[in-house]
Amino acid sequence: MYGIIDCDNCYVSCERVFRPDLEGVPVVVLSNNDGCVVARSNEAKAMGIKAGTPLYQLRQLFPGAKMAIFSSNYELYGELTGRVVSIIRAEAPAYFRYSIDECFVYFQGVEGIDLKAWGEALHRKVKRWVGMPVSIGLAPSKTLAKVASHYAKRYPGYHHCCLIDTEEKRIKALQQYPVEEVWGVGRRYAARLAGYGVKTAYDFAQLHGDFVRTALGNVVIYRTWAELNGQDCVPNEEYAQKKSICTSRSFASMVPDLQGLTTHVANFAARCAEKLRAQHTVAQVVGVFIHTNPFREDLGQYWSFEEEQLVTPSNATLTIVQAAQRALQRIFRPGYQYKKAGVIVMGIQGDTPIQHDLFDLQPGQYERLQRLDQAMDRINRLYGTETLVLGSQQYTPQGGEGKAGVFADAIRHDHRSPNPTTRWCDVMKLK
DNA sequence: TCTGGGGTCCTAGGACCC
DNA sequence: TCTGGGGTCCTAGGACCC
Repeated sequence: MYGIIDCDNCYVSCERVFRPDLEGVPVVVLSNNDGCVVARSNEAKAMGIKAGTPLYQLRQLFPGAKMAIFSSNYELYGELTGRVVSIIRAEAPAYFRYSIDECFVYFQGVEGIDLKAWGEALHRKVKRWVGMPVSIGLAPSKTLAKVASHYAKRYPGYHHCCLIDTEEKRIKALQQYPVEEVWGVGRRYAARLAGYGVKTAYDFAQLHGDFVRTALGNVVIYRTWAELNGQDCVPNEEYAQKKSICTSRSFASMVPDLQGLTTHVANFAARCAEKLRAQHTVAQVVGVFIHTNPFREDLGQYWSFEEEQLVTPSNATLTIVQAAQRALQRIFRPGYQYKKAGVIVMGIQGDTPIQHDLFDLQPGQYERLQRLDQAMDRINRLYGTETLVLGSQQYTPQGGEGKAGVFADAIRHDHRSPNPTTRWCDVMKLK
């Protein structure tokens, strides 16, 4: 049996942990740069606010509406969801984290657990210890567990935990479940399935397996079909190590000059290096992309990507930043208004041992950079992200003190909440 | 004026090897 | 006239997820 535990309206629930006055009030959380709605409370959903609505449209569509609006605050969300995972780790025989707000658990070879009671108890503990509401779906496959979790969220009678453990419950659950909501069935497949008269998850599960395999022509969708029929097919991903890492942002205002872009790219590259070190890996390739604002059809458009191979794979901030800046110089074209840039690191491998290049001209350099990064990571962990950065990450001051970092003012976050769990100074900001 | 930021996997086709 | 059988690697495009 599998369980999926996911945080209800995750980002909204994180914001409410330190703002209990917002219980029962419509709350939305915005994407980076305060672009569009990415999370909604149940009250906001009931008002008809759609996911993905741009902020300026939200204000046009719901003028004067009473609602709380937050910029996204991933530092806070990462911390609180990490606490949820630490409880799951203690309560489940085996688990793996699937996303920021979801965790799978499994009970292979475990006998005699009352799963329904287990799930209900987990909900209570997480709510009490972290303040986060979670829902638990339990079933013989991960896809069915996802279906169960949907019912756990919607019907209070389930006490936040729904268990599908009989054929009768499976059929009943699938018959009331639209096929496009099934995990693994996106818009494209849903449209094709509709052409065959398939409306519910049950209709889909009732198709012949050979037909799914040949007419839809893909082993992935076939696996989803088999999972709905109770077979366990989707592999567990216990030790997932990212194969590529990307840090990119849109800017509050457009950036025309190489100097401005260079600072942004330095910050994105530095974040990529940090993420590489956090998962104990190095990268062989550093890529950079820049583009103009596609919504501004009145302006000239330009998009480009360039990558650079490192002589020796690395996770050193200085090395990754310098490679990214060289790549940027090759693609930068003057005369455009740039709206977004990003850094991608690829060719990722474990950091022990590293295969050094035979003709590396600076032997010993790697170890020195490693010690530098270890010291910087430690300081930033103790005193807050981006307390200490490279000079190239510092934005040029304009009549004031220059700021640095991915979270500097160049990226809009007008409604950001404090970080009382990771920054001492923010404890004072609590209401 | 204002429109996000991450990821994964599969398949087909081309180029190449013996 | 008749022209095999077995691979690998890379890339682009398409689909999905949160």
